[in-house]
Amino acid sequence: MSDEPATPSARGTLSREKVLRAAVAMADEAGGAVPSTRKLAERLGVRAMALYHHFKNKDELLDGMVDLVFAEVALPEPGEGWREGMRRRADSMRAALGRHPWAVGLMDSRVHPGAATLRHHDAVIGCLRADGFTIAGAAHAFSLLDSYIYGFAIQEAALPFDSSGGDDMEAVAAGVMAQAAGRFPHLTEMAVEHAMRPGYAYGEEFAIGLDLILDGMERRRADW
Amino acid sequence: MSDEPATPSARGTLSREKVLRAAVAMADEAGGAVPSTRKLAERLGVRAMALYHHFKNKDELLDGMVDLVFAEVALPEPGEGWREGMRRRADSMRAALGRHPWAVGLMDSRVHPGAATLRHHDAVIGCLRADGFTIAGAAHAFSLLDSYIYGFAIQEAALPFDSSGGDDMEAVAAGVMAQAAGRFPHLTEMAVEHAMRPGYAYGEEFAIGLDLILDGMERRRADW
DNA sequence: AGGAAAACTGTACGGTGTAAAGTACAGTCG
DNA sequence: CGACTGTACTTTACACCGTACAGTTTTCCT
Repeated sequence: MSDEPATPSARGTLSREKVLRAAVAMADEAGGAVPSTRKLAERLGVRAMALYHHFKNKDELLDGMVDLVFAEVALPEPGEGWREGMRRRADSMRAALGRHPWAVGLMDSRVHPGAATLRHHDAVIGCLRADGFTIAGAAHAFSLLDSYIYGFAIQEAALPFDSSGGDDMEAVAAGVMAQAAGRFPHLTEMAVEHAMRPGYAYGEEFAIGLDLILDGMERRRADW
Repeated sequence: MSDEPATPSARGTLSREKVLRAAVAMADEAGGAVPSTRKLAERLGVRAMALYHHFKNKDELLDGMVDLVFAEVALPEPGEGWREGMRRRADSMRAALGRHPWAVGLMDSRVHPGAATLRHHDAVIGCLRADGFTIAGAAHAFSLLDSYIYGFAIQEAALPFDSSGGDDMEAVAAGVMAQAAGRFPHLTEMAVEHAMRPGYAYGEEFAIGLDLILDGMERRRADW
């Protein structure tokens, strides 16, 4: 049972890329959690320690996984104006983080950006510079946009209910509201008269905030 | 050795609050990591399982720790205008996340906001509403500001060097730049001609982005 | 005084990442 | 061709993790 890797040699079954793809697939399936080395190895028909021939340690594997997510993000296209470019990559980045929610929790501990990550950053900065942003201005814009995108992903992940809309409010949220009812009037008001209304989906806030930021960038482009 | 809790009874040595304070202190000391139940218990002169009389599981303890961080954040004051209120709480929140960097990585998995967190949210929304923001407008503003604050904290945590300024670029960053040199010209340009310059500190980007956001909010306040 | 509830301890289980050493195959060189 | 070497995998083992479950006290309420 499950001793698939008891075959004398599983040589050649592994490679950095194969491992990373399997790890990402498993993390996606599990929802928010990265697989353990043993589970990942089992899926690959191999023993856990085999992974360590391709990755120095688990952290390096996580770096690779995050880089794979960055590789999915649509970069601004050459001819494209900065505003459309920024919007497109922002939407694309958010979508990628939506497909791979486990990446959000990893971002704050990834100190070693991979090749796709660097290429992504380079393309974003290049797009801004090509449209007249100064170096400092591009740095401001980049910091602001990325902060917003990652932060929004965090908030979406931390919502006690699904952000895609619908009235499927969980028991969790119900409990929160129960204790909040009398003591936090503004929060309660916003919840019952706005957020819990049928048509509301938190996800739509993303575009609204993004527009404000892009407008502000447009206005400051010259001074920055 | 370390059998402090071998005393027949350690009754009364624990309480929710004492445990949480110790846990926060240990996490702060460790830098970016939450203590294990055993280590935390040892510090409190108690065995690990004693913690489970005050917290259902570790997740609940983490919820409490994050709530303690929110409790440190300065709320907008009653008489204060929305702009100063928002700026003050943003700066204060960023400072709190700087003091407790482990909280950043926890935020995306905290689905159960505590009392301090709810009070914080309520105060922020209240401040906006008091200055004429509609419910929807306050929701937009809240989402945007919080996303920016959390996202900025993520980015600061993920920097391969200290964001407080100074030329203490690490070997990590050096390695990154080495491979980036030829392939990512815009990134390289920004790094060598801007970010690595003596006077630059990434942390200062926070205020710049925040100003842009507050300006945009001001402009939209009526329409939202 | 007695019994229940509360707050702690002991032990154990199944999981984690990974160090260290062993084994088998592939390729190169004399 | 055969030995040598390096590579890719396995085995075993360790320390640590969260926590279920079953005591053991101590305290408090009748």
